[in-house]
Amino acid sequence: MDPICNIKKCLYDELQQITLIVAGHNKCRVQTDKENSLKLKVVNIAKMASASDIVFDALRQAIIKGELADGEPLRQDEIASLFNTSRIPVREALSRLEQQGLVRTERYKGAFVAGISTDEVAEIFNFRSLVESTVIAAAVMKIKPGTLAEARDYYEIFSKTQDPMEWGELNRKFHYTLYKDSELPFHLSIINNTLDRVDRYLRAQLTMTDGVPKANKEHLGILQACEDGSAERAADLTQEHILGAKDVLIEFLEKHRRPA
Amino acid sequence: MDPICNIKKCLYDELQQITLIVAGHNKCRVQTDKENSLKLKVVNIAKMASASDIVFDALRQAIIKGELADGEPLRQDEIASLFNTSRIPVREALSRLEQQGLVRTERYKGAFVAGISTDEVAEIFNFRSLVESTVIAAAVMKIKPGTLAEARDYYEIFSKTQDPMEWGELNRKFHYTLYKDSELPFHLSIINNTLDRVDRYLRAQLTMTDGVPKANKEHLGILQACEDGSAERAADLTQEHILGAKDVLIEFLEKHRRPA
DNA sequence: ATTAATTATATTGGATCCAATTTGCAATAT
DNA sequence: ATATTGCAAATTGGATCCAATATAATTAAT
Repeated sequence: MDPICNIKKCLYDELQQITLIVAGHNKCRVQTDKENSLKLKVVNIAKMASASDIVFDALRQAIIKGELADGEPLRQDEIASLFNTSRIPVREALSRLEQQGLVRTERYKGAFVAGISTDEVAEIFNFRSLVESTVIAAAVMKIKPGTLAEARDYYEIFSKTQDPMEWGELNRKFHYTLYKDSELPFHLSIINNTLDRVDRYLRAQLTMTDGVPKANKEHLGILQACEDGSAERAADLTQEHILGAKDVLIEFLEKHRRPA
Repeated sequence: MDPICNIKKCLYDELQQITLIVAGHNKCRVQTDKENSLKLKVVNIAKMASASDIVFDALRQAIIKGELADGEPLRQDEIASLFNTSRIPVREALSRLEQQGLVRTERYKGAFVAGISTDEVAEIFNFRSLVESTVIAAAVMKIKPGTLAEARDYYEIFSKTQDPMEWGELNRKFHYTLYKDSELPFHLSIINNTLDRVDRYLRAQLTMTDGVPKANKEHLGILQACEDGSAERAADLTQEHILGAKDVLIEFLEKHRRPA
């Protein structure tokens, strides 16, 4: 139980650099120093996820992947027993999800998966086209060598993969790869939160109407613009890509969705 | 205790429309119907704030007004006794604030007011100029008659008021008034969250360097563009206004702030 | 005297318990 | 039959308690 004893034991086992978990919580990197004495150095501490973090991530994933239907109630007891915790971490997770807009709660009634109207979907896509085109333009200027290769990899996999469940994930990774060199962390986090709100509809539309070939073609255009170092073209194509996706998605939703 | 008894009692007291609180919670509007019989109608139900909502709002206000300094620890016990609650609602409020980026938490160490670097401030202002200019352009097209008068009121008060504490509030209200007719709720909520992150720095700069005359002049320009129905000019001026404010603020921060 | 080890205290994370509220259902009255 | 009332189950909001961890203070060791 004592963390120091734990470390000593590990150090006697392996006298080089090791990674261990102290008392089951903080992850520490431990090294012997140059004289090989048993001094320890905490090189890197990674925050271990709390129960509420785990619940939050799991629910978030389930919602954005569309595994939980819009409006579905999220019972605290149910979720708590699912994760073998009490309701306290569940409630914290739910209140965070509400803050992000993925969940809607009513006092004494509980939390529900927050569906969004077609109008809101349209608005969000307009927002995306505005922000993402700006970000990709900024990214192209300082794009790193490995990034283009990485993006091309995602592009290739995206065009080849048959599993519809992976399309959403790959699509997102492709775009994010091209955005991340912009070094605009605030913009990136906004983009991520925004995508969370519409990802499940996008996934549904991609799989049910086979929007992959079109998306794929447009991805190639964006990728080539980045490879050419043309920020303006990358921005324009990104804008078109998103606004085009909006139209397809709206049409899809109006057909497949009973008005809420 | 019984809500029905409560309502009956109120109805015998006053036979016209009344507002009452049932069992201390939901607020209901109650009316007699046309025959003046004692039937009740729940006209409007307003969700009563939970303890966690109250704590959330109060902490949020304290942070964005700058009453709590960056990095200041937010002790659960302290806050709980301040609001006469247990730590549970406090923790929910803190996790929501963290999700919004106003608070940073470290496991087993607690929550702290999340300060942001000068780079982040700059990035956020660039983001604001992008989004807010777009929104004001959309708003100008469908601006309602009362809105212009309302905005002009805020402009007048802003130019006259002497209390530095009110400047931040009035500045925000002025802009929000001009944005709200855009009917873009998603954009508006993003703008609000974004402003929350930088509002306290803006307030500090406004009061300490007397940036009011400049802001005021620019507000007038924006207002006139809206009155003229010129979406493009309103957007351009908004962009200039925000980017100009960014430069002043950055300079201010670099002078008055020890590097974190 | 300085460094390491130990203890004590403060603080957070989580579990369990209780109170307030909603909701569905049965019973009653009109 | 229909509307109203009363009651019970389900569910959430919050309080209190305990465990895990971090930090400060103290003691021991060299």
